Amino acid sequence: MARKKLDEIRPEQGDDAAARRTPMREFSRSLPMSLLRAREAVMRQFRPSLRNHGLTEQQWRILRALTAVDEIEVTELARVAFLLGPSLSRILRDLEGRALIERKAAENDARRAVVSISAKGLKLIEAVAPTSEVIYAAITRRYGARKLAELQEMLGALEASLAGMGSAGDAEAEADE
Amino acid sequence: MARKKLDEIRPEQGDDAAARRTPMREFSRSLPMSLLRAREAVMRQFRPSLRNHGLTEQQWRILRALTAVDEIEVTELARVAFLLGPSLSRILRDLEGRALIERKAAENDARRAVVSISAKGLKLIEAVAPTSEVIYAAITRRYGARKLAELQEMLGALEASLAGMGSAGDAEAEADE
DNA sequence: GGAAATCACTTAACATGTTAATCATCTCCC
DNA sequence: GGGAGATGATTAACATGTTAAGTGATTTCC
Repeated sequence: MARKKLDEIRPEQGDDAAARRTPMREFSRSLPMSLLRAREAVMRQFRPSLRNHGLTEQQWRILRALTAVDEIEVTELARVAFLLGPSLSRILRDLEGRALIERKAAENDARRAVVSISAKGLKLIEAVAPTSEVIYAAITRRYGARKLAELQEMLGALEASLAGMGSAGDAEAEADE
Repeated sequence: MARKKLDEIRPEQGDDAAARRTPMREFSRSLPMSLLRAREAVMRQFRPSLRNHGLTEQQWRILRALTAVDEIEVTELARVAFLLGPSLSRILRDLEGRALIERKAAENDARRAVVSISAKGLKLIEAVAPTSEVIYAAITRRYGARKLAELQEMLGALEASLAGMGSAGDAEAEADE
């Protein structure tokens, strides 16, 4: 049930004019590309503001996540901020160096680290948040609040649909299920 | 017209139990996070197969784009594969080293470079494509073809909505319009 | 027709994504 | 209570994202 054949992917090879007229139509419509472009269109709105405050997108995600809790373990923070462990480790080192967060060992388990936002970090968040809210409101107004809610629901459903789909690379996998 | 106040973002600070019970609900529902998670859920399906063939996601995007045209200039390739110039430069260097693509100077303009996929590159594509199509088909089946088309249309509309929204960082911008 | 501005591409520098390996703890179980 | 295995976090190594600077080649325009 292949969606299309390679012959369709590369039509009219050798015909320069025709190939130049329709560059990558099917490819541009793939789901990963659609998601990538949509996200980039959104983030392009936020990045300049964050940059003005010396924050990257991921650093902002972490600080933003920390404002919602009193303290949180690193693994749990990675989950809610949707970052991989190694990325989070590096960013936490940087944020700790800038005194935007604080870190301490967990009480009952020396392996676990507990992170919290500092007063300085909270102050920074409070400086950035108003602009972010204005941008978010502008996006909502342009796209439509109802449509935005519907989109987010469909995105969530997509995530849920794929939740139990175990990769199945090429010849490996399904060896332990 | 701020969507919410900081007080709402960080409710019940100091109440560990409550904070732990609802970790970052609002934050997880932000549009950028929804798009990021959805895309990751999709790509997680494809990455193992690509990896088995020694390709990263971006390398695959480039080769995939090249199969649709006879040859293409670097800037146009960056546009269709949705990569920034510097990333593309590095990847092309690597792909050329692996003899998966070929590069030559444009006829009328020595600044421009023209790229095309090699026979070896085409062979690789033909080896990967079947698995990718199977995965894509599985995603379509799980999520629903109609729903998938609707989602892509909404993503395109979001992109279009934000097309003419000129950043407006904090205090700069709108200086040259 | 030549200096200045522009353009296409590349390099540089730093931050993150991604997988594998390492390190220190902790748990389990004998 | 001690060793094998599991777990939480970090480090390593490589690839890409992101912005700025650099390098030739080309166009503009006086």
